[in-house]
Amino acid sequence: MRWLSEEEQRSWRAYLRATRQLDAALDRDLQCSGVSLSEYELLSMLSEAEGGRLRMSALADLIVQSRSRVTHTAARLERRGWVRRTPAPDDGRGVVLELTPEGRAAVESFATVHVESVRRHLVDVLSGEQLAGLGAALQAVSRAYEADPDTPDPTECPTMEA
Amino acid sequence: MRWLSEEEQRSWRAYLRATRQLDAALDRDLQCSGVSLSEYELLSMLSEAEGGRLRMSALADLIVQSRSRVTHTAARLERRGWVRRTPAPDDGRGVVLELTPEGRAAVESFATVHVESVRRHLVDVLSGEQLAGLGAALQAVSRAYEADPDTPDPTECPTMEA
DNA sequence: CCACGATAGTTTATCCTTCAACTATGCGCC
DNA sequence: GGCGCATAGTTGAAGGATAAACTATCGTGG
Repeated sequence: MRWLSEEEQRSWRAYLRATRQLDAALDRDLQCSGVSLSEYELLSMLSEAEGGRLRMSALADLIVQSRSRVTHTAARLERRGWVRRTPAPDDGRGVVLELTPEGRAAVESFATVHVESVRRHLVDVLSGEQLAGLGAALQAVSRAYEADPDTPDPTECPTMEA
Repeated sequence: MRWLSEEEQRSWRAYLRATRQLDAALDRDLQCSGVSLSEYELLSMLSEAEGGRLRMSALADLIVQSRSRVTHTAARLERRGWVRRTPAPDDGRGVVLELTPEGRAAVESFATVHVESVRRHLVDVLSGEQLAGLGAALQAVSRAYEADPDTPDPTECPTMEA
């Protein structure tokens, strides 16, 4: 089996450590606003969409969460009056989630705090080049992930009792 | 307020998307082994430590998790017989967590699968330079995080009702 | 030597996520 | 046109994470 080289190992460790720290920091900074990062992501995607409306599954794909999780999160946000569930006009199964005016006001207020946080913990910490490089590399990672037939064999687990 | 430039925005989005995807992929690949990524990280750190032993808090810092979370995770792993809790010799409050032989065997078996997964989703997707660049950037992010007095004022929330 | 605050870890309740099962609609097809 | 399978989304139960309160030990200063 191919192990990782010293340098690969270092990079991989840095990835794990930094992403954990960054996610924690961003979450913590948003907590004052009373939303988690993943709730914020949902609201944020909605706010950028045409008319503040998106199909549940489009949303799920955008924020890389399971359908189920989006359903639950949306329910929570709906209870707070930030979001509304309406049937999809063209597909009887579909649901489009819509940002309410209160929801829009909320996201906009969070955005200030959040962007500040992203700057402080990520953007302003790196040079322009470094940040761009990071972005490019991570886009490549995304592309690979999306190209992949994912788990090579779907529900199968390679049965690794050696 | 300083918003993000087009390019900063792109990088930031790439970060969010790729890290979500990558974490999901790594977790899913490990799932066949019956451990989550965070459980694996814990075991893995133990396995690399002197004598397979670490203080709870050292462990928590290494894997960037709350003390509480480490306690819970360790309890779960202890139930499976992979880990053992022993009192710290030098500090009456302390607990050192120790990898059992079964635990070591387990981690080693997981490692194969896991490294393969890291390669497939991250390492082999990038050029050597790109990976090294990514690592360097993320190390900078870590350093910034660690240098920071973190939340500028501890329990205070900036009271953002404008 | 003891009172104080800090540190180490655990606990409990609550919330969030996950997973599997389920409903319902759409789509292709013979 | 109805059978079968895929897709869209929801539900409920079970397990993991978070936060706050709690116990116990340590270290320092008076």
